[in-house]
Amino acid sequence: MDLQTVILGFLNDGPLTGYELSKRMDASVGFYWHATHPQIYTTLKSLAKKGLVDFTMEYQSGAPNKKIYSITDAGRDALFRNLQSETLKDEVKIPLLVAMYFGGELGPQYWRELLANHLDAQKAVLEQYRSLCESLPQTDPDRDLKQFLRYKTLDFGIGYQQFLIRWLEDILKEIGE
Amino acid sequence: MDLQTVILGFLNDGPLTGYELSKRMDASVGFYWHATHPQIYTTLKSLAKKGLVDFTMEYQSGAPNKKIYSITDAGRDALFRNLQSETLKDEVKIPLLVAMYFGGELGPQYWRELLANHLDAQKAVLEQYRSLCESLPQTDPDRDLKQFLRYKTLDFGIGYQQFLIRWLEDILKEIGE
DNA sequence: TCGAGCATGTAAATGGTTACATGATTGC
DNA sequence: GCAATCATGTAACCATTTACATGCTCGA
Repeated sequence: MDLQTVILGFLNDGPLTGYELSKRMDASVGFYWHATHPQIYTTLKSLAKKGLVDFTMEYQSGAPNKKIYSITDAGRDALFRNLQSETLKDEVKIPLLVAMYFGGELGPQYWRELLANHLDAQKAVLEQYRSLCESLPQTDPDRDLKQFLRYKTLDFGIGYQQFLIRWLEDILKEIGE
Repeated sequence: MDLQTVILGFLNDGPLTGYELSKRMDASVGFYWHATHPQIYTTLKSLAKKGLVDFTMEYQSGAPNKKIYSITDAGRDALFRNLQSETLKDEVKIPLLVAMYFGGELGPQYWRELLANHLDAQKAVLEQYRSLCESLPQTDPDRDLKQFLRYKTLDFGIGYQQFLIRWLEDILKEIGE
C-alpha cells in the first residue's frame, strides 16, 4: 500500500484537484495515512506519467488555475489490484511511548504534567471524530457495504481514542494526579 | 523524536552491539517504533561521528567481530534533551483501514475472509505481548517509576490489541461471519 | 550439508519533510 | 493592511527500505 493507491482511491469517487485531495485526506483517511501537499502533487505527477490518472486545466481569471485530476480505466485496475495484494503491515511511530520507555529518570512530576496535557489533547481529538461521525450516515452492511466500511474506519478512530484516554487516565490515577 | 534518540535510550541502559540493539528493539519498542538493521548501523555510525556514542572492538577468533557501542556523557545529555523537547506527533499508517475505506466494491465475501484472517493474526500478536508481559516485573510508580512506565508501554500494546480484536469481531458479526 | 542464527556493513532507490516561491481573494 | 484560504509547484535534505555482500558456528 502506498500513497498512489490512496490517491487513486479518492479519485475513484470523482475528479479532484491536488488541493481538494489534500483537504479531503486530512479530514478522513488522514488519521491513519497522512500525506503533505508536496507529496500529493509529486505523486499526482507520476501517476499521470504512468497513465493511471489524467487531468484537465480549468483557467480561472482572477483566481489561481486548477488542475482537475480524474482516474483512468488503467488507474481503476491498478487501484483494485493494489487494494487486494496488500501485505497489510502497519507502520506506527508513537513518540510518547518511546519517551515513556526511556524517560523514567525525568521524574513523576514531569510525567504527571506531560500525560495530563496529552490527555486533554486526546479528548479534543475524540470530540473532533465524534462530530465527523454525526455527519456520516450509518448504514447496514447488506444495504451499502461501502458506506458501512467507511463508517467503521471512523468508528475505529473513535474506539482508539477512547482506549487511549482510558489508558492515560489509569496511569494518571496510579502516579497520583 | 528520531531513531538517534531511540538508540541513545537503549545504550543508556548499557553497552550493546548493533545486532543486539536491533534484536532488543524488535522485542520491545519495536512495536511502536520500528527500525531495520541497515538503518541502525548507519545511525550508530553518525552518532559516533557526533561523539554521542563510542565503541570498542571485540575481536573474536572463529566468530564475527563485535563493535560494542556505549553512550557518552554528551550522548546522555542529548538523550534527555530530545526526550523532553518532543512535539509528540504520532505517525500512523494502517493499510487495512485504507483498504476498507476504498475497497467496498470488493464485496462482502472478500471482507469476511480478509477480516477473519486479520483477526487470527491479531490474536497471535496479543498472545505474544501477553507472554512478554509475564516476564516483566510490574512495580508501583513510587518504588520504580522507570519500570512502571516501561510496563505501561507494554500494557498499551496489550490494550490496543484487545481493542482491535473486539472491533474486528464486531464487524464480522455485522457482515455475517 | 543445509538452514538458522550471529555479526557486520554498503548501495541504490524510494518515500517523506521542510523550506522556498508565487499570487489572487475575502473578511477583519 | 494583515491573516487566512485557495491553488500550484520545486528543491534540498533527511529517513527508510530493499537488495547486495560476506563469513563464521552450531545443531539437525
